[in-house]
Amino acid sequence: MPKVGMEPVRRKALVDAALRVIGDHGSLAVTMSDIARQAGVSPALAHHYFGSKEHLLIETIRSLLRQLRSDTVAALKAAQTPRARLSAIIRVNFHADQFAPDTIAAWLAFYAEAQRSEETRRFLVIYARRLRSNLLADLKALLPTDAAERIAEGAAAMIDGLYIRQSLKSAPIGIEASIALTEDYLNALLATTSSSPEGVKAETAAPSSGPAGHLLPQGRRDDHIEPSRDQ
Amino acid sequence: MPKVGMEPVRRKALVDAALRVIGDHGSLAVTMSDIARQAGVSPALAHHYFGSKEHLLIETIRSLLRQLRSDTVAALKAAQTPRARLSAIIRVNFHADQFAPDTIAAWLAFYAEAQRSEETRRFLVIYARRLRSNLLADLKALLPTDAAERIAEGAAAMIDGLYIRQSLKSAPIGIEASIALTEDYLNALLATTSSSPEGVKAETAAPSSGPAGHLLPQGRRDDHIEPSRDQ
DNA sequence: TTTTGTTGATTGATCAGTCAATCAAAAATA
DNA sequence: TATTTTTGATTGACTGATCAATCAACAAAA
Repeated sequence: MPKVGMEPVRRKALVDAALRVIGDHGSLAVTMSDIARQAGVSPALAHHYFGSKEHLLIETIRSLLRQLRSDTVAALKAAQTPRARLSAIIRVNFHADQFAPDTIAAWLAFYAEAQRSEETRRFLVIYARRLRSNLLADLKALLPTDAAERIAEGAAAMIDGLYIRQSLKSAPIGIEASIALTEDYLNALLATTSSSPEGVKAETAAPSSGPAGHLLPQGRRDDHIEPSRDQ
Repeated sequence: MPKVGMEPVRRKALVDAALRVIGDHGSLAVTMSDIARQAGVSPALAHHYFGSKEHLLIETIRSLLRQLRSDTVAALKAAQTPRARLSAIIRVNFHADQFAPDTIAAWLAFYAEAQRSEETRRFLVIYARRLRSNLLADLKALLPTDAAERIAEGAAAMIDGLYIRQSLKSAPIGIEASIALTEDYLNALLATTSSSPEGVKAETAAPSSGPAGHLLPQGRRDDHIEPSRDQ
């Protein structure tokens, strides 16, 4: 069996195994032995190729992000109008692969890990920015910038929230319902916002401090997905 | 120093210490020694009172939930109209205590833990249901049931999403901005939904499968907060 | 003297990471 | 072509550290 050129094969097998084991176990507290066993190799080999458990985990989250990114690129290519692109972005994030229990569990585990690992956090920040930025780009074609920023933030939050709620399997919101909820949000805010450009009038009971635009961060480095940027 | 009646004091000190250490460390992978040290006692004492690490952790999440619940009860008591109650619910969830970095980190850690621990999951499901149910009760006073259900689900998701995004400290959305975003969502959907009771018309590019109402779970046990129910 | 609170010391298990050794393919040499 | 050498792939066995959990013992109140 020992042939030359095994390295890329093993690396991929180990990363895939890690994702699987993490998703299955629902936590990053899995052993190198578990991962190696799942990949059908010895624990020592995993260390040989990745140096440490942390490195293997980092590679695993990179692969998760890479997958999401390439799905997004593909989906955006197919859509023509800004509105259609918004729908495409939403749909990709709830695509079956992303919504698989294992994948959700893995994302969640990485979110938790981000509290400790600076590097993990960096990757998730890239994801969060990218999602917001992609939404923003198309919203700007439909709305004034400040409204677009607000709605991009809201839609991104709703997507993440539906995702995390799904992880509990408490509110069995399915893929289609999640998509529909997010679409409804967009539709409603596009409607009310374009009809009264000042933002939604807050005849609210609570002091809503008006449109939230001015509270949002500005001039943040744009991480828009028009191809070619880090993996 | 050894006096009688220490038990409740020590229990509270240990639970508080656990929350603190978990939030600080950003993970449940903290040692009993860490917790005990933070509480100023020996690790053996923590075992003495809680039997196991798992029990201590369960008590910790219970305390988190109890706190949120009592805040909610208080906030609801003050609000009069349904619309004001909705704002109160939103505000409580983004109350300063909840939004403290430590607390956010702790919640996130428990979400991850819920993938493995059935008991932890149960508690978080209670939280998720309660949030949705509280929103729903007041929305029903303003909208048809199916629309109310949809919007309750959406608002709950947005709250959770803003929360998790906050955990990354990437999109520095503050408390006020988070509240404003959620209020905007409610305002927009209340506006569009009451004007066209069929739900938001989906002249969407993507097949939004119409209003999501029928996809949402029905007849789920209501966990409404009108006082007296489990802790 | 019984009860309650408290701890130091210890145990047993689990793991990440290391290392020396093995094996087989490929490359170099005769 | 036959051989030796080098190199990459792979593992079993081991180490050192960490930790949850236990227990026997002691101290102060009742």
